[in-house]
Amino acid sequence: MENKKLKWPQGLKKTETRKAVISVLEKTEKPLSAADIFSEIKKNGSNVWLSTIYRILELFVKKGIVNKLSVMNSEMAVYELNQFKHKHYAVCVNCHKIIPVDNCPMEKFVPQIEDDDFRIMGHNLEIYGICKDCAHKSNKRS
Amino acid sequence: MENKKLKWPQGLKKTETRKAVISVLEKTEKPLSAADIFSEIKKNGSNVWLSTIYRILELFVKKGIVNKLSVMNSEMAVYELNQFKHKHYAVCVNCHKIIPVDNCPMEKFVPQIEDDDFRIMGHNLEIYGICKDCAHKSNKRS
DNA sequence: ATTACTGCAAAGCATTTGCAGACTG
DNA sequence: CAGTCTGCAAATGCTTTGCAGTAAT
Repeated sequence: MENKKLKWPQGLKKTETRKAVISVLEKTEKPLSAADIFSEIKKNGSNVWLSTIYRILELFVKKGIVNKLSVMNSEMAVYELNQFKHKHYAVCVNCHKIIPVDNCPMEKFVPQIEDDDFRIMGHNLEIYGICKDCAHKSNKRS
Repeated sequence: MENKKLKWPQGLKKTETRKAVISVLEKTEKPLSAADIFSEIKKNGSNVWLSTIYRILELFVKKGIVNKLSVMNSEMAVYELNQFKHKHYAVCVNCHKIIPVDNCPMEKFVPQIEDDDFRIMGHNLEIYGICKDCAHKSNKRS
């Protein structure tokens, strides 16, 4: 519904490819790899190069408008817009599908590390298991 | 204190290198990368090759005696013995030090994904922040 | 006009794979 | 002895980097 407008980071030129990267990330509900974004942009006929996507993503991460995540069982890093919403993902160990989880177990959690020892800035949680589709497939002995 | 004896997986030959990998993993309290394990074993004068370490680790993961984790901000995967103890890690965003955390926020947590949608098998939590050493360093304006 | 950006090519680095000889059971 | 392992080399795949031309401000 409400399409929150992203503030363009100061000092960054507004090029076609950069706008395209943001646009792709705005349209997806799950994190995408550089290659995903690359092929999505190529669909529109643009002459983009993968290294450019990597450079743009790296820059966006540095500017804080994109988060870089590494998902287990996957060699490729994935990226998402930093919506400043707290989010976690469930990952299917079979098909590697990524499913967003909205509530967070850390909200009321105080880890047993003292403030003196470690100043906690954030966390990263990943739930793994079998998604509905894969569960069904393995039930039917085909 | 109690040095729990690891049951050797059936069907796997007990070679020097494999025993050395287990031994290195038994001696450490934090997850190690393949390269870490490799150089640790080389110290003892063995003529090992990195690809062998990777092959052994992959095998151990498949047999369930080793866990493979990917830690953010690090390109290299790390490995730990599967002690069947529930464990998480805090990672310093500055020096990348890894600190074990013993309690777990997931114990009493029920995520908002139904059993029908996703059968949860486990999870992976990573806390990030600044460790004591790095906090002290940045306080002193040197 | 300046300087940042990108197409493109090539390098870099962790990890994987192929093969033949070595070792375990 | 047979089949599994490993040393070794080379390949693979994601990501980074260098450079010169192009585009944004």
